[in-house]
Amino acid sequence: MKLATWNVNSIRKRVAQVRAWLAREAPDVLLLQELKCEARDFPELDFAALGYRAEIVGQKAYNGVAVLARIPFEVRERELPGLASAGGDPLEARYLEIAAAGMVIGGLYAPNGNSGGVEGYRRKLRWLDALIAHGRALLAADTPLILAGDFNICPDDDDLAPGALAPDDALVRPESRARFRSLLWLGMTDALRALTPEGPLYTFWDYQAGAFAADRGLRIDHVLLSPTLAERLASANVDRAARAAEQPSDHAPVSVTLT
DNA sequence: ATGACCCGCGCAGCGGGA
Repeated sequence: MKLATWNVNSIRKRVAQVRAWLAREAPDVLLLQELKCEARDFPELDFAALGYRAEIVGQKAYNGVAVLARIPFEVRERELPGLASAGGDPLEARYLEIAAAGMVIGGLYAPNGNSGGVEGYRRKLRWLDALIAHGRALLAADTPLILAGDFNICPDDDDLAPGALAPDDALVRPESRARFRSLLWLGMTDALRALTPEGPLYTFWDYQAGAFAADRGLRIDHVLLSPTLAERLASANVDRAARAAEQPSDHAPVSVTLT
């Protein structure tokens, strides 16, 4: 079982790259973020030709998440449960949850939290709180669970190049990092860190100022595994080659394989 | 060489990204 997550920064701009990556890597499931289009504009047929069925939660210009899978699956949720009652905005296309291969897989795009001032940051934290509550409920029922996507959190200092972000950036603020730790304390395993416990590990490099060439990156795309799935973890990789391609997304794909 | 990102939207330049 191979699962990957990729923030593509506009799916319509990235069809060729995603197609090439699917052909080369052949994941069973690929979670996509930042589609930046409505579902009807998602280039579904380009991926169907490679054997992938798509489910899309889209919105005009911003956000947007999708699943591409070549194994059977069914959709469980098209928005983050509990978010509306927690004061969040469920109209933002940020969560899509499926059941596949005996697992529940939540593909997510958490709010960045740097725009919209104090309220924008609060919205980010509320969104993450709803994710934690949802994860807690699933784990309480012993559901084999993967939560993966763009969390917009650098969990630790090894997860960003020195000086890549201001100390008060929403991606590294203590409240954001505490939310990530809460997910781990539920019993989830950070797949990349489980296999590379220390040292720099990045999944995003800014387009500006030669950040990729200088390896000034951030690790904000994560794959979290519930206990029984963590025991099956065989590999976890960041595909930097995809970031080095022509007209790349600013994020690289992250993939894991489970035995 | 005195500036150096990339999206969508929509046709200028702005908001958002991270």
